Amino acid sequence: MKPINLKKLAQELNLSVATVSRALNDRYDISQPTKDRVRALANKLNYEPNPYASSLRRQKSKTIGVVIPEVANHFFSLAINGIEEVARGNNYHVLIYLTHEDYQRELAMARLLASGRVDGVLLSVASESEDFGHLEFLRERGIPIVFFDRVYDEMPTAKVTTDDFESGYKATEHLLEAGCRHIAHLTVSQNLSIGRGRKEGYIQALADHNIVFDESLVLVSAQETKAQEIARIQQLLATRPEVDGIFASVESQATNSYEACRNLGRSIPGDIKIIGFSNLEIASLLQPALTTITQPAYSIGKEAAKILFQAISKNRVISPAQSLVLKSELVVRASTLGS
Amino acid sequence: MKPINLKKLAQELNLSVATVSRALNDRYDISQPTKDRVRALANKLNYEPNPYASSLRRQKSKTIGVVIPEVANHFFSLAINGIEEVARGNNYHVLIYLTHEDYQRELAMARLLASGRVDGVLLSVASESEDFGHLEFLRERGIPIVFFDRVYDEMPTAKVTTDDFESGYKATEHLLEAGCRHIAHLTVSQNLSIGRGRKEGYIQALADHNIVFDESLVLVSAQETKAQEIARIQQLLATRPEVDGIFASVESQATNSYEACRNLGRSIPGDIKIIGFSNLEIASLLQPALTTITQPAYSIGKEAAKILFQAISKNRVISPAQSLVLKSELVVRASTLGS
DNA sequence: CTGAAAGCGCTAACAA
DNA sequence: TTGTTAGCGCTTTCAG
Repeated sequence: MKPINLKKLAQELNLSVATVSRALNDRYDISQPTKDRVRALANKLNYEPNPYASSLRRQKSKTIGVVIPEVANHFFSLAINGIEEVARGNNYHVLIYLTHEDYQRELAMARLLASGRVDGVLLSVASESEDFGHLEFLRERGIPIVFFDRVYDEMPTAKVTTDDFESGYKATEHLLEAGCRHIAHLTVSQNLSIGRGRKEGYIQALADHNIVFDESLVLVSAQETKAQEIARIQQLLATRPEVDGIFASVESQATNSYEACRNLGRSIPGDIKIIGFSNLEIASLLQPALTTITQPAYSIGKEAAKILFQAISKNRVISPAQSLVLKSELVVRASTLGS
Repeated sequence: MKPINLKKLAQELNLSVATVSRALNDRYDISQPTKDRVRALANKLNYEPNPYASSLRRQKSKTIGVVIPEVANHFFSLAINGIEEVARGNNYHVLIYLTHEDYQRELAMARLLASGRVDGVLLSVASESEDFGHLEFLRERGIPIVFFDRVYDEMPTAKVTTDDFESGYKATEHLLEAGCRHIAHLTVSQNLSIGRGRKEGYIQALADHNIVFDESLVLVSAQETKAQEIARIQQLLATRPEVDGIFASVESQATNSYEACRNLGRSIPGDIKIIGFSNLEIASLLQPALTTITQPAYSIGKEAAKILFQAISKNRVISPAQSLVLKSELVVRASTLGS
């Protein structure tokens, strides 16, 4: 019932606490017989060292924090998978924090993490965040940060992202080649690097195909309910009947577009072609199968974590030069079938 | 750069460390002016208390552990959402551990959690687990556990589940009423309560409709790759051409069945009707729309966490009587359209 | 090779 | 109302 500690082991073995500690940590200056004796008893009694005592003493928490907007989302849950994998490999623990895209929460979490609770942070910024003082603060406190996917560009640390501009370009070009001439762009907050990058790719592709960019065809997600988001898409489609293509910058907007089209009786890909950033495993089972730009979410999490652990273990500051840009993949399916 | 601690605050204010600590904890025996002075400086210097020192002293970690099979799964990510919500409301932190359905990992994690790292655990057991000594061990160490969805029945603690038997019954009955006579049941390890419960519901429904239960129509998932799972389903369908309905006990098996049917050229719901346990938001966008049994995943997480925090805050042992059985919902869509 | 002692940062008795 | 002291469980000098 009561947790067992070094003192108890030491008493039982007629050794000092220090020796027991060293034996369990496999220090060179302890004799093999003693180590064996200590380990045997520790095993027998199922001794588990108190992590907080150890953290306090060593000034190392063996824990990282992961701050993400949400978890009920394929991209982030795959990323967590990658992160957890690396963390476990390093005998680290993972604290998870969800901002729900709320700047205030992100700020509060950053403060909490500045206390020594974690040895490092992996973060994907909330769409509401415009000020980043809280993240600077974390850094000033000596907590290494690696950003993934949604980054705060100005901070001189590593960022693991995907080729947003190129992907936005490719997606748009794909629609153009499929015959679209009036492409709506559903995007996220332009505070976010991913939102900006993808949109710029979209604009550039239009320009390269001599299509005038029309700002009124850009719909920025407003963090509303699903029903509201769908309603906004329907409104856009209703007022702009010439729209023949939709480029959705995030997964939910692609599926919301499906619903909007269905509600309006527009056929996909006949009337409107749709492409979306998505990590949905079952994109191919949709009606019709959804053409996607798929990000290597698992790898993003994994690589970001690797960079962080390198910094933690070597006790070195992270350089922006360690940043990684992974490639997203265009997977063509029925929703953009050429006319 | 260097973390600031109570000592530094105390020096700066010409107070004792104890007084500063009490002021920050808003103790009644500190004068208002002192409290104000202390808080002002703490704010100015962005003081954050060292959580591990505090944990060590108070023997409370303000942290819970969540152990689940995987996160890239709608059910679990929604549950985490609910858990995180409640944890944040209680000013608690959430450590996350993924077993990947591996018993060895679950065992290792249980050991780690027995060290005082967490004040309580929320757990959904791995399908491989047959022995539960590691969980008993946790409990013996005084760590309260609440199970959710996949429970270890024998342990006298609270469990938050859904009405698996009834849902399995309803799902099967729905297929029978749609005209199916040869219903395959794709399920998970029968070590799992959810696997057993749903299957028993299936068997009972068959019996009540005078259909002989045929064990060879039951396919137990073997934790393989997606391609392998699909292949196994195809094999079943090929060798048993009379199968006209599939009841999938977990989400992945439903979508895998779609792929299997597509590969074999079987039409849904014409040749084969499919119903599946699923928390897919976009079940209605599938081709054809998937009839589902949908579990209240978010609520499950939330309620399980609530029970845990009640126990933690009142320092009371959790009683099995606090268990909750939530209702799943049958949502009829095109994949089971009557013939 | 092992032990004694100090101390990580905080909180809680006990004094004053 | 505040200070002094001890100690949570562990690691790490420093001695021997």
